[in-house]
Amino acid sequence: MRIGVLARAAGVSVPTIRYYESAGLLTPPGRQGGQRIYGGEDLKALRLIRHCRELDFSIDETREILASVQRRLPCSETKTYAEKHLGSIRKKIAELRALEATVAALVSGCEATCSGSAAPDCVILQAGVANCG
Amino acid sequence: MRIGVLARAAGVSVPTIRYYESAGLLTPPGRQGGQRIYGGEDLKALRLIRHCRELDFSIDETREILASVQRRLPCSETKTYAEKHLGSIRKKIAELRALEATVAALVSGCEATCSGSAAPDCVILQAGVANCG
DNA sequence: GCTTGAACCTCAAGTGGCTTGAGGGCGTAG
DNA sequence: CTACGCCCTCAAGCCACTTGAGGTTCAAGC
Repeated sequence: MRIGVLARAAGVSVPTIRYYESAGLLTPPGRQGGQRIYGGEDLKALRLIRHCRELDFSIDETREILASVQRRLPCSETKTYAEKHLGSIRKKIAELRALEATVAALVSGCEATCSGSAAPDCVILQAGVANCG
Repeated sequence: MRIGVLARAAGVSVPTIRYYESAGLLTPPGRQGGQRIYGGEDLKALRLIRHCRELDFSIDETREILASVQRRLPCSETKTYAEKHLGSIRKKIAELRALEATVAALVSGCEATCSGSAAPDCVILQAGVANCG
């Protein structure tokens, strides 16, 4: 299987596969006339990589997951990565919700303060540089 | 005011200020003996930049907001940026919540399937390469 | 006047996870 | 033998900075 076939089979671009190889996720395959030739195991590994990446694991985390799979460690270890990852997802959600509240308050505050009159302070630009109206 | 004083006054690092200048957010100040000398307006501008960045506006958005402030446009235009930004924040929250649900389901599915027995398929590694137990 | 040390300068490279582009080699069909 | 598609490597670009190297300027103490 040449790299283009592998790419289509896994739904990734060709440069992405070469990038994964350079990043140490895919082991360098054999070559024929300088061209990479892949087997079924490579496709399995690539699909697992895509699975991890779609779950938003980082490249480093994905490499660790791959390593533990290849060392045939019990999945309890992989579950630990997933749990840690879940924690960081939840943290990011909390941050974004706080940000959402802040920006929403600015928008509605601007509407209340500035609409219809030449209000001196627009809450959006608390630096005090804004010219409201 | 030299760059270090400005940095402390605005709560940013010195290289960040030089980066903002190179990115076209801060106008290049005058120099004395090759060193940048800032005034009060620069501090105001830098504080507005930090305000925008803390609200997670991109550099490009921040540059547009600064420009509209400096052209003394009504804040209704700035409010438009904020509303657009609010939309993208909410979209990202929705994506992360979907991701959270997926990863949480994987973790609890692994607990249900794999704990105590040598389960053949761990849901976390759907590629089928996992060795559960 | 001299020395020290902090603060300043420019330029380059690193971060993450790829994508895009330049410039050339290989394989196969007509 | 030519044309075309696929492949190769290497370098740069994205974002918003941070870090580091190597050199200059400023302010204070002696």
